[in-house]
Amino acid sequence: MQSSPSEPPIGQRLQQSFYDRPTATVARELIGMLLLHRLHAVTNAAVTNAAAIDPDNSPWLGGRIVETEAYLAERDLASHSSRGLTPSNRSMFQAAGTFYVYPIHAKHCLNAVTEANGVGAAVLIRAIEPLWGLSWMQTRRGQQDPLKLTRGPAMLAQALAITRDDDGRCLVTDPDLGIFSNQQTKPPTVKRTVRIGVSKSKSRLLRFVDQHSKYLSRPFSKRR
DNA sequence: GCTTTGATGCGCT
DNA sequence: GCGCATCAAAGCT
Repeated sequence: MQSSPSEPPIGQRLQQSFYDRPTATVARELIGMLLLHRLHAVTNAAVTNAAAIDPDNSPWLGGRIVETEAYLAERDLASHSSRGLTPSNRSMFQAAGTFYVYPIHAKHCLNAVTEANGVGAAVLIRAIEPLWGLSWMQTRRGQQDPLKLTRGPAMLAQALAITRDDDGRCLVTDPDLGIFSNQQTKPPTVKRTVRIGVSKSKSRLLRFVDQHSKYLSRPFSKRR
């Protein structure tokens, strides 16, 4: 039943050429796309109750991206790449379409690497509208309210069962992880604001939101 | 080795 | 709206 996601209609998987463009452009265009992760009963250690999963019925978890932030390669002190390549941020310097997962405040954040190999830029996915695997995500989050399931980067990582072990996977080729175009919904109204929780380069308008989504980590406001 | 910081979220007021 | 638990990384010493 759930071995392949069915709603809303999934379009094409985003290819490397989508990610290999200016980071703010990628961040803006990711709004409305579909992020999906398939749990594996045997291989995914993040599943707390692996025995309960039918291997022939691996659930897809995910939904529609409603909030992103761009972290640039140059003149962006909030970006992890601003201090150069280190062992912990190496994924951010890999090819466009690489999945960069890093720990912060004892939690995790999910990014899609952008631009050319070695540059060091990425888009943080901050929130989605949960659509697939709702009951799995509710269990993982210990939270029934769909509005509080994936509303923020750390909540999203917990709901989708993504950990640092998933750092470095490829969003373009991994059969169980990717971002897909959304063929059905009308294009969202995208607004830009300042990024959340950053203390450096804080005035730059590099956060992108679907203005009318109920699933944002913070509502859009006209104040910058 | 030690200290500070941080792309957070929750609970309480 | 504010305080704070929590911990990995980085930068000192």
